[in-house]
Amino acid sequence: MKLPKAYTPQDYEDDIYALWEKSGVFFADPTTKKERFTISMPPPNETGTLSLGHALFLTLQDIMIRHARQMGKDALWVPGTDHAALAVNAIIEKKLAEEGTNKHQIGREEFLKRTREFVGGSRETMLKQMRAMGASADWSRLRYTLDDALNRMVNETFVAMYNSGLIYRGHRIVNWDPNLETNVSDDEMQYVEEKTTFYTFKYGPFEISTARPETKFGDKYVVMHPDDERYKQFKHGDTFECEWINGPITATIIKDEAIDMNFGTGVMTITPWHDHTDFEIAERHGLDKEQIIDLKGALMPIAGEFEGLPIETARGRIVEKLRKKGLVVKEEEYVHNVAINERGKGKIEPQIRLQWFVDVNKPSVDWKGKNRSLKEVMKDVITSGDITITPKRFEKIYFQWIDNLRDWCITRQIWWGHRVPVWYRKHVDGSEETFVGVQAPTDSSEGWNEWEQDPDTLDTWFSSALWTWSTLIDQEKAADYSLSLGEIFDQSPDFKAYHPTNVMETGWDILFFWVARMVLSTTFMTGQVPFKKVYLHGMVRAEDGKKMSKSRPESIIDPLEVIPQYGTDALRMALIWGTSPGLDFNWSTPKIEATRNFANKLWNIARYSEGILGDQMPDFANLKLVSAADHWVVAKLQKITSSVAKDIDAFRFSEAFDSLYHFVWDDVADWYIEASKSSSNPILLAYVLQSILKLIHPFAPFVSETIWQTLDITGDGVLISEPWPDHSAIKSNSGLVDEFETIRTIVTEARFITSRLNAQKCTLYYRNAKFLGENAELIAKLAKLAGVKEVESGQGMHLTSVTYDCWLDIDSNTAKQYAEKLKADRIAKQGVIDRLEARLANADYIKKAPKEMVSQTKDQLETEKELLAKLDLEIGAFNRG
RNA sequence: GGGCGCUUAGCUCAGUUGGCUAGAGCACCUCGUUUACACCGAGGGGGUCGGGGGUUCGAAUCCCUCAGCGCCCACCA
Repeated sequence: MKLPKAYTPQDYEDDIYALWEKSGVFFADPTTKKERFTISMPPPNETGTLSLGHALFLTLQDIMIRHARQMGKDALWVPGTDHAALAVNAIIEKKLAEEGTNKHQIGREEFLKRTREFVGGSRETMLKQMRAMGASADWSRLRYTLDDALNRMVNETFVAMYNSGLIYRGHRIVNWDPNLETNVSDDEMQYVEEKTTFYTFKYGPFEISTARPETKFGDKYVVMHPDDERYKQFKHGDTFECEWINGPITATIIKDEAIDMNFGTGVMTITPWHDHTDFEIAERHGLDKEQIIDLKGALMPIAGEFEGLPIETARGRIVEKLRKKGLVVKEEEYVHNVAINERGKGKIEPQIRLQWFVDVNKPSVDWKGKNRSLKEVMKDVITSGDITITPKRFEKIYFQWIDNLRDWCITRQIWWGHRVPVWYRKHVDGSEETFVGVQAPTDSSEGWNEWEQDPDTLDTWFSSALWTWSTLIDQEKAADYSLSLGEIFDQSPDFKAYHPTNVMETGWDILFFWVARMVLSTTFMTGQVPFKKVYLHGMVRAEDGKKMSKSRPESIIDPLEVIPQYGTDALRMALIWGTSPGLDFNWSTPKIEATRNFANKLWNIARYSEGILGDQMPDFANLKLVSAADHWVVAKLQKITSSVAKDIDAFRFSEAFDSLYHFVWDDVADWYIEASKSSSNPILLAYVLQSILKLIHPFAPFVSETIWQTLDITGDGVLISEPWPDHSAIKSNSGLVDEFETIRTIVTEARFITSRLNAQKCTLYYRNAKFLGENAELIAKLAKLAGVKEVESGQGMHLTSVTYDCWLDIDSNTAKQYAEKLKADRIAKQGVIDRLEARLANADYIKKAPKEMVSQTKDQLETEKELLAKLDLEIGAFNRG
């Protein structure tokens, strides 16, 4: 025996992976005429190690890619990693803080050097882990978001959008994180509940309420709804004098519909520099805006005596001052949401900053011959069916997000990332010049200072948004700046062959961050959609159903610990079995134990086959179906081969695996192999084994390939490049299939009698049915497991139980018990028949139900009636006895 | 405030467009050392599919409603 008793994954996995890499099957070939199948791997952030979430997407995508290869397609899976600007930046800043230093002390160059060292280490680890998961990606096309070619594409995109008027620079309110000293996008914010005091102050003739007294220094506008009857005597634009924090001020009345009349007093003062709503009100009415809080979160000189204080410290003191002035009307407890930065967890203080934005409403995109806005294009690709999302309900969520979408602020003040391709210079006369270009300007003229590049970097998602095509650009062509972008597209074989990609497989949590942004940038730049189908998987939660979180290290399951213990295949199967698209699911130890056992089951089916076949490569030209079992197993095999392919195509991975699991275990191992122990058909056994290995390969690549490589009875070459099985040349006889089904029923019944009713060793008799005689040995073998001694023609001498045309020679006590069981069966059977008859007696059913349905019901009724008659025969036999 | 999801066996969950007596894994009970496997084999128990109403010949599946749990978006002066 070449196969040891149990499958020990760690002894084979590395070698098997190396074999695949060496065989070259991972490589796609743009010159073939084959149908293409392309997946762009979502590039993991280079922040350390792979998580279970990464393991999940690697598994799903690898299943699709391996299956596409089996279907004869030219399958390309483009792997890569992401520089993850903000996430990595937060890690490095934390490390610096632990060393007692910060980025300003070490400077930009040193900071970037350290960052590169960190991500370099991360990348090596993560690429190794991806291979450990069995990912059959085309490593010759490995990409990194900061590659030179990708960087050029980022710049090309920025410049093209700028030239179309889609990118603009402006003073706008942004979500400022005073900790990391950068702004973050709307989508990167997180809200947490906070209990705080809600103050009501006297403000001239009004009462205003706030949870943020520290922002109120500059408030000189008081706003109310134009329809508010309580304040109708006040006119828009009226002014009044009143006492405020640092002395008397002049306030102006503003009427605006943004005010909720039912909240508080229906009156508020505004702080346009530090609040989104207030900013919009101020923009509408052309009001002054004043900065109160600096970029580190401390009060500005306008705060007078409070200047320089962090806001938390200032708040109490300001209230105290107002109290002394008699301006505090009310203080109440109140719970509100506070915005924090998802990375780094710093509290967000909105600030007005000079930033670069992508305009999502300006109609400047040529799409399907019409001039449209980015928002319109993003909607059109879904409504017109260019892109479908699975599960479908996320299409609705996608639309909702687009409806709420504001201009995308793409600049960040961190150092790690793509630099904004904009340069500025000043003239000695004070005038200024801006240059936006793919490459730095080189000219210098009299009177002008040197060009200086914008210090900001771009949002990570700005480069990720280009991923499906920037990775397919020919790297050398991209380095040639004499070529235009259009020429580069034309001269990039991969781009022409593989774009748009077929499937974007990712988590629902980055539908907005990434999927929507890919649509936005890719349609604009290439005129193509980035992908045709989107499949969204759920999040893997901890075993207790809660989120895996760094704050609860015990909740985190590390794939690198799971793999040596259970094997990669077991992990892969456990991640997809019993899960639904878009739905979160819990990690489950019992489940991975089950999938590990399943891998071992495959192994032992192979071991059994090896024992039967020895080391002779079977001659498949002589494949013949002999026994009823042969016909039966082939029929099952044919059915599942087509259903699994359909399931994979339709993203029903769990169903595909589940049906394979039961086919392999229940049908093949428990019935066919057991049957083959009485009369074996070695060539067919080898055929079935080969087929199973091919069918299961996308799900369990390592164990299937290990068996393929170890046994001489499978084949030369690598399983990974074997085509999906085609059984159309084999014809199974449905009569024989039915015979085997009958045998299964007889055996099951005999087992029930001997096991449940605890009968002693007994004899099974048969008559009439010739095939039972032909299969006597088989039945004896299968039923022997349950204590049947022998199978003979004729009739027993003693009390006999009957299964159709089979008698089991059993003692009277067992027979009595069995008679009870038969009576119960009869009642149940009668119930079924009653229901079917009632259905057929229903005129509406006959009239309205589909014809096939009705005739099916009639057939079924007939079958059930036959079965009932047989039951009656059996019961009658007992009565005679 | 707007929206989405979940509720099916003791536990964790499948159930494609409404259509056989609603399934799986684990757990549980009984038996079993049969020349692939105890990471095993045979048999068994266990659910009126969250409640209520409706549509339909027919509902776990579609609609309405209520309840509990979870999530997203917006607002939060």
